[in-house]
Amino acid sequence: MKTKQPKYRQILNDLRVSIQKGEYPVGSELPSENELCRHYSVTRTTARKTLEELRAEGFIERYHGRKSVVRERRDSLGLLNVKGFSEAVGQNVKTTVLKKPAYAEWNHSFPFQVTEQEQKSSCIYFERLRSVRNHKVMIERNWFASSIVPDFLERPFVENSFFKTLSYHYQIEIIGSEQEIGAVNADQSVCTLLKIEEGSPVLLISIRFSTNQPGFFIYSELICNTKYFPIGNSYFI
Amino acid sequence: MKTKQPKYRQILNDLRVSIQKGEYPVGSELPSENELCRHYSVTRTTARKTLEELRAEGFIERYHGRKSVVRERRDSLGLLNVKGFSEAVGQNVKTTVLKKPAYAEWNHSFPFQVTEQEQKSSCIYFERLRSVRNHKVMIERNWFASSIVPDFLERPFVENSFFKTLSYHYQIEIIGSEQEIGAVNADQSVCTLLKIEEGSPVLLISIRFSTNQPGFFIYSELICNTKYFPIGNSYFI
DNA sequence: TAGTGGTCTAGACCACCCT
DNA sequence: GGGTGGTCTAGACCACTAA
Repeated sequence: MKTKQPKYRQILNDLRVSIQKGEYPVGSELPSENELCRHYSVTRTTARKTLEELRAEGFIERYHGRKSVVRERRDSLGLLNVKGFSEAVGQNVKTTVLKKPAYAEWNHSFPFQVTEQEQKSSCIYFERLRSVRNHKVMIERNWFASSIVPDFLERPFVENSFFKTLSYHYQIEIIGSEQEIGAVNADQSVCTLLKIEEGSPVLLISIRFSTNQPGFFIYSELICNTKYFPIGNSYFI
Repeated sequence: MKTKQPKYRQILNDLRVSIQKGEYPVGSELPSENELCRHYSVTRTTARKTLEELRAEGFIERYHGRKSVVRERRDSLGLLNVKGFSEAVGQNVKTTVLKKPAYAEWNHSFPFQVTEQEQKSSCIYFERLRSVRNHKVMIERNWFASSIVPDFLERPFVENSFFKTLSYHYQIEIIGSEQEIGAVNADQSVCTLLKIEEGSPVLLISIRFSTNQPGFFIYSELICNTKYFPIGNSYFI
């Protein structure tokens, strides 16, 4: 449990925390590569690696000839994010945990291939239900490797948010996503949960979130009752 | 027009082409960092940068202590991809160009903020209609900075695919995406195009695709008649 | 144990941005 | 012109993987 952290990780955490605390507000400039070199007594390679990481994680933009600039980081990634979702429909989102995080099998019918490293690790699964004004709108299923999140099962979520928990306790940041979407007929268990008629069409969205941990992803499946999407009309615009 | 390419870009293009040609099939190993050093007469820093890029673009997986392995690259990114989309509904997709690529204003009602570099560049816009078995299913709108794609307006699409054109002519690869989704009432022009009743609810998906060009994105808006999604039932599974 | 990738040092030259 | 980031060299040590 005493794995030595690389220097660039230390600096990365420092800067990330500073940004999240608001010490570097959106639009402001981060220290230059050379300033970081002097401050942390490292070479430019290391300082640079740090800033490249921060960019990959979406915290800053980088421009040739200018310092790095803190950027507005979109909290809504894919559909998953509670915050973006609740803003859309007016803070009336309720989240119910259907299955608490627990060890499970990897889902092999998933349209993404689990990496070798993940295959070696055991898998954690949890399932939630999102409701809007008493309408059951979405079932959310999540799979991920337990090896990147030690003691995950013992820890409560940070502000009820999965992604915030990953960021806060494990410095895991989402840096991108791929997804496939399609319509399927809901099976019986889904119909019961969403309180819809058997055979109703539901939207099935499979997402693979890339993280700043190479080779590790968050796999999510969203099963949405599209009938209720029109409720929140004009999500944006 | 004779901007000198960095060495790592040259090597990157070589490897990417080799992978796409099938010289390194999925699951096979790429040359190690040191082998690339010797072959191209560069230092490890440069060879490494190349392989890191290839990973970021989704072509390979990297493991400590082992060579890089070519990975199955998902062609369907978000909803946009014709190939993924047409596979889903049985090769019956027809694509009609509604508005050919042309200079336009940046769309400021878009939920993503255009970067400074993009703001400086002029914007190219085009619009297409996707039909499945004579059902008008989706309007696709695209915005991107003209400065990253010189002569784009003079060039025909590669295999009718926007992304293939970007990859082939400009070495631009999609490395991730963010999107927001919501339901809105279709306005009159949309209703006419999709041949639906005025006021019908449609799905509005806004996507920002990240590319391997830092600071440059592809912005897309999809307006989908969700009534026709159930057609292709069991997209996967 | 040999080879691999992960991290890091200490330099260098250049193109770009701002004033 | 002075500072910034983009690229690159030529080394080094370590941790991990596979035989």
